[in-house]
Amino acid sequence: MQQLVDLLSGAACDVTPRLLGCSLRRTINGQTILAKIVEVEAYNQTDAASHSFKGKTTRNEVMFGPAGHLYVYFTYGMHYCCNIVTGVTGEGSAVLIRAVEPLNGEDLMRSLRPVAGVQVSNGPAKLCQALSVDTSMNGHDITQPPLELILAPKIPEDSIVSTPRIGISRAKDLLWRFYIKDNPYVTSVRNITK
DNA sequence: AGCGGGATTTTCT
DNA sequence: GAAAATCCCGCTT
Repeated sequence: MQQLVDLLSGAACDVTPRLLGCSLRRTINGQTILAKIVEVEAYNQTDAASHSFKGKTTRNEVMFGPAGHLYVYFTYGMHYCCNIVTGVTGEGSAVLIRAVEPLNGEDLMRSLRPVAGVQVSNGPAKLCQALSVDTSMNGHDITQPPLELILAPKIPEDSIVSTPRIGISRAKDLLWRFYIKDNPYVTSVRNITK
């Protein structure tokens, strides 16, 4: 597990693509969900689009803590988004998990978020609903149940795509959104119900 | 298939 | 009091 913390302690823009292909293991009432991370975005303190840009507040204080913890925030009046804190203590950086692919426990995910096809988990607020993540998980240590990050071997460079981030108005020139090429669960503008 | 607007509440100015 | 790291629905093309 120290390996995991070492990895996450690097700069957000370096750590972020390494999380692609890793998995989240969520345990709910003795049932387990395993979901592969397929899309992520990097945020750090020198970034005008980041919650941590203007310094520490009660909302974002977890971002300034040690790597390997969860930063969950509520937005748009109805949505939760889930981040993994990176970098060293005091730095204020994190990785936003934007999309995951169900590997195990897909039935449970669909009972938490009853929709068809890829829409169970192809967006940051969607996967939070499908994994039952809310602000009560804010600050959770992701080396411990009921939500753990499982490390995976580095995936090939040529299957990683980088683009500008989504849903922000500042620092649009940074290519800090990364996703796994051709994965169906990656965020799309509009989804086909199939 | 694409665009536009409403929902709804926490947080910060 | 305004904006927000979003999603969903309905109308138009």
